[in-house]
Amino acid sequence: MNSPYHPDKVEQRAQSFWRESRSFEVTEEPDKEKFYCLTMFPYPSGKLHMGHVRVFTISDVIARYQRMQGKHVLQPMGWDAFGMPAENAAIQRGVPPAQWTYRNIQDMRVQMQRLGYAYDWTREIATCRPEYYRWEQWLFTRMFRRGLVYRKNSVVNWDPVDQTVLANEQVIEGRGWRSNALVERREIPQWFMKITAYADELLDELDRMPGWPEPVKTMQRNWIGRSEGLELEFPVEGTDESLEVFTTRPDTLMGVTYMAVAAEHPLAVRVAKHDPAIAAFIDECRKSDAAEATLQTMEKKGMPLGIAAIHPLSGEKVPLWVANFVLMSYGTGAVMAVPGHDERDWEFANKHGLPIVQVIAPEDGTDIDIEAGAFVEHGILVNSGEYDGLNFDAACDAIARHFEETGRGRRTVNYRLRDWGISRQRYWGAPIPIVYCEDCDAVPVPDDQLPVVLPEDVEFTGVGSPLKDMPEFLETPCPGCGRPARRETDTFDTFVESSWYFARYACPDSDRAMLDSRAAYWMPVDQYTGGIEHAILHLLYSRFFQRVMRDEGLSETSEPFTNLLTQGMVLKDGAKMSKAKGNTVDPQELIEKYGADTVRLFMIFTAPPEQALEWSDEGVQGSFRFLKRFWNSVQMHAQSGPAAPVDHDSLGAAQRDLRRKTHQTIAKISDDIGRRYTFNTAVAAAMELLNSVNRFEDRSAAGQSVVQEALEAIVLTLSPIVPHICHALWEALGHESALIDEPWPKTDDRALEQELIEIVVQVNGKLRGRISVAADADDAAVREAALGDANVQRFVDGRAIRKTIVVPGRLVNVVV
RNA sequence: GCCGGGAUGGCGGAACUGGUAGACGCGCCGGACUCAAAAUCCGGUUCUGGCAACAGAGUGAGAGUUCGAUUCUCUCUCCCGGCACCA
Repeated sequence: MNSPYHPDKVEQRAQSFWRESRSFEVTEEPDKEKFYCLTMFPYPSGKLHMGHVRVFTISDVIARYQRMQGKHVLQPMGWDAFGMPAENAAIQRGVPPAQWTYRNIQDMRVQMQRLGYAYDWTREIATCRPEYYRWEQWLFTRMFRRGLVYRKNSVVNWDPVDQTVLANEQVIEGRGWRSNALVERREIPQWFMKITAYADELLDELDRMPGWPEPVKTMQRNWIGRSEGLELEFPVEGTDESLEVFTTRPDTLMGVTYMAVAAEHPLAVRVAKHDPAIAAFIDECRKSDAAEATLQTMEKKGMPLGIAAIHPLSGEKVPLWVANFVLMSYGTGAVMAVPGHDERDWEFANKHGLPIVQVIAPEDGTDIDIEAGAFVEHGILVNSGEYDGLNFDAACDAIARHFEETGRGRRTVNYRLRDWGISRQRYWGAPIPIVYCEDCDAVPVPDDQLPVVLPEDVEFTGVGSPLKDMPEFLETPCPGCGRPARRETDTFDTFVESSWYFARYACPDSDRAMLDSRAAYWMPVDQYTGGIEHAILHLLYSRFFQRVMRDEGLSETSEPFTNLLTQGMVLKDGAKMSKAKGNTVDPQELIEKYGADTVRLFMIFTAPPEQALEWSDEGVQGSFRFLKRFWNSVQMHAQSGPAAPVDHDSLGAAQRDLRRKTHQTIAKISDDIGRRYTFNTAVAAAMELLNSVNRFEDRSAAGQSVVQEALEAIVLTLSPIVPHICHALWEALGHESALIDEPWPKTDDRALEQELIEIVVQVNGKLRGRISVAADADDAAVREAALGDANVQRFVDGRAIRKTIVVPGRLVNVVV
């Protein structure tokens, strides 16, 4: 009697089995080869979305595959639980952020469990719990001692109406999202972590990370942006001050015709005091948000400051401008402008009638018209006095030597990478463990007073941090001198929590240390999977934190993630699925209708993991149909009772063909999952094999044996992707032991042997025929067979054969 | 603006190392089953011409390298991601 496919029953049974046998709970076993498989943990937004389902499924496939390879697999799950959405929910619905967050975690955990992921739930982490953030507060105080954190002024988006700091996301076309007021840039004191101290190491190590995708490494290299150049001083006319600038093109120095400083630069601020026009311009420059994309796409504006710098080589006066495209936070807040050889400088000079001078000529001696556009390539120096005739390297060297000798400049290395500002003027985050004392200044909270616990029972209005109105939080004796002092009310950037959680999964219950010896067993993460949108920030911060933990003696690992898989977005109608865009599809409905396996299969089959996946409702039904067909085929086969093991030597031709297909499929799926990470083609191969089985009508005992072998291969190889149905079908195929502990199937070389192969014949690169030849035929025999083909002869037709290319086992190309 | 990625039938995708373009699936068309429909099963399906055999065209656009290019090089267009306070 065939039972129809009921996914909910099948899935509940499999999940109860895994739960009762604690299949996915692991402890350290030093004699076993470990495999740490990790997914970027989710923000508990309320419900799972398709992006979650995709990344979790991809990771689960890898975890289950590695388990079948005999590895001791850890796959944990947790919650990146601090962040803005909880505050927004609090404002909109009056629920305290903590309550909202914990409820979301509960809901999402239930949804995840319904999807059957192989997680060790005993290691679950939520970053908003004091037991967790206690240790990042602790690490922060260590970094404070080592000089790796410091305080300085830096720019935020200021909403002048709501009197609050806005995230870049909360600025819509230059206006506050709620007040609609024009956003201003404002400088406030904030805490920074010295990621630049690790810039060289973070950069150099990228060359030794073969398990990371090349594009991600390139993006990180460019983000760090190491550049060698010259730092030099331009004296300011009529003062004893000088303006420091950095350039990667010292060879163009004689082409400097003006200089520009940022609106926040002290020199500009000073001029503004007695020049209302400049003051107005600076005010104007501040009316913008702080995002780099905004600043770089803004119309380039500037005003002359009416003072000049002295060119350090020529002694000539160079006018000083204040400009909106120079950033105070990057470099020295001042730049030298060479309009002849820099496109941005050229456009600005052209617009404001500033002189454009050619000082570099093309090496091949061609003439260029510097008035028509900047010449930005390297070349030979001209109009540069004693440096004329030198090439790029020689000129840079000679000019650098001149500055080093005069002491007015030095060769230096500059980074695009800036230190990490970790202060947030928000409530729902981990408190920065600092106490401000009038006498002792900023004092880190001592170990025995950690954690600084964030009060969870608050009324959150959205106007400022509620911590500022809580004397019981604010007021505390100074840890240094004991006199009354006040706590820092800013909280950590939520990227801080996500920069070390991967190590904490190894020892989530450790209350004596941030990490213990268990971390040494599990770290580094063998396979990390997450969105490509995290290619720079999260991954770079994590690499930085891992090194800080290493240097603190907590770990011997430098690189946290050995292999990285960046999965593409889930798109609908060409746009990323997101709540903000309102184009989400709820996974829950689909799971209820078709089951977890169908949703998992669809996610895996529809696109390769790294590519964007375009959502389609119809595709889900196709996945469901396949599972039904799979189910029915196994049930039908199992009806006729147990099949004997295959006896290869006694098989007929058709039986051998199916058996060959089985073993080709095992080989292909092993390669697709284990090496190529193209899980979609693995599914396609399994579908092909099932199609072959369904067309195979041989009911003899030997036929049944071959079918049994084929169906077992499909069950085993698809089990990482659709584990529930495979759990049930393995039983149906007559096995008493559970599928979850089965090893990955092996190919039988004898089954793969083939006597005749098909060769494609081309004439002048165009397909003209197919021939069947012996698998071991030599080139001459293949060539002869190719020329004997009737259609090939028609196209050769007596013309002279210029050459014949034979690609063994593939094709013959006859060139006439 | 800068950095990274992408573009292949009506649709999602496949073609792994330069060697049969379109595997597998969706959709559509035709057929079987059915009183009928759904479900299921079988067959067809890049476009153009042809009853067919077959021929011509074809992988965002344009050029180049090669016996041979979806694959390599150059130029361009459009789309996606990131740009340091969304996570």
